[in-house]
Amino acid sequence: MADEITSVFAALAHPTRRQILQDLKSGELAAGEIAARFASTAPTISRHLAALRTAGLVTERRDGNRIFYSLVPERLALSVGDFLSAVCPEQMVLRETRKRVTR
Amino acid sequence: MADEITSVFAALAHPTRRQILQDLKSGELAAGEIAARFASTAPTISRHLAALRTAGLVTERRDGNRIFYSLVPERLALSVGDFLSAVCPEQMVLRETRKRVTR
DNA sequence: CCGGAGTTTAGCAATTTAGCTAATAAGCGA
DNA sequence: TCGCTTATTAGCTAAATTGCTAAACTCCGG
Repeated sequence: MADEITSVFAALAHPTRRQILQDLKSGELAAGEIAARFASTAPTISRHLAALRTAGLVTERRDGNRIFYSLVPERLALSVGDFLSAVCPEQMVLRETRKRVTR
Repeated sequence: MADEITSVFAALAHPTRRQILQDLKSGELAAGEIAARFASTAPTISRHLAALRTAGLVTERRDGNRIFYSLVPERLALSVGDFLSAVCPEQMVLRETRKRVTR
């Protein structure tokens, strides 16, 4: 098994998977709704969703026929944020955050 | 060519490359000094360094025989931080940062 | 119970990645 | 220039990733 943080960054290394996360920011979506936003086939998107689930970046909820996926933002913020803080000078992480917040 | 942000996350998806970045936090290191810290061979580490350089996460400086590598923390903070802010709620990014700084 | 909608799993081909060893390049001191 | 040190590139193999199509599975309405 790849270690936890590795699975997170590996999941983020694909444009489609990053876009899925962004799409989920505004709320849960069914697998089919997600797939409809991309040119890839449903099975391909299903695999991307599995990668995100394995990384702990999304959770799934079954509702009858459909499976709704939701973002797990803490997972992203904690793992990525921790690494960022472990490598970048503290004030740089701070400055980046402030720039975003105050604009 | 993979787009910029993809190359960054792909570079971060390998434990050795993440460790290299952490090692460079305290200052520049020659390729050989870096390689000595890992069990892998020098050519393997050289390839990891090339991946980091392609992603813009490190720069190299030649000094005679040796090639010194340095961290480019802005690159990491900006690309990763931007994505984090694009996906996570703002207050979550802030809270994570504050937790790190105040502990 | 049948059929269709929604998803995932299986199986396959093409590409990329990661590691090694061997070979090459480049700098420097004697 | 020779030889040693430092580092990268070449060439190979094994394994992982990504995409597709086809098949399977689940749920529900009629």
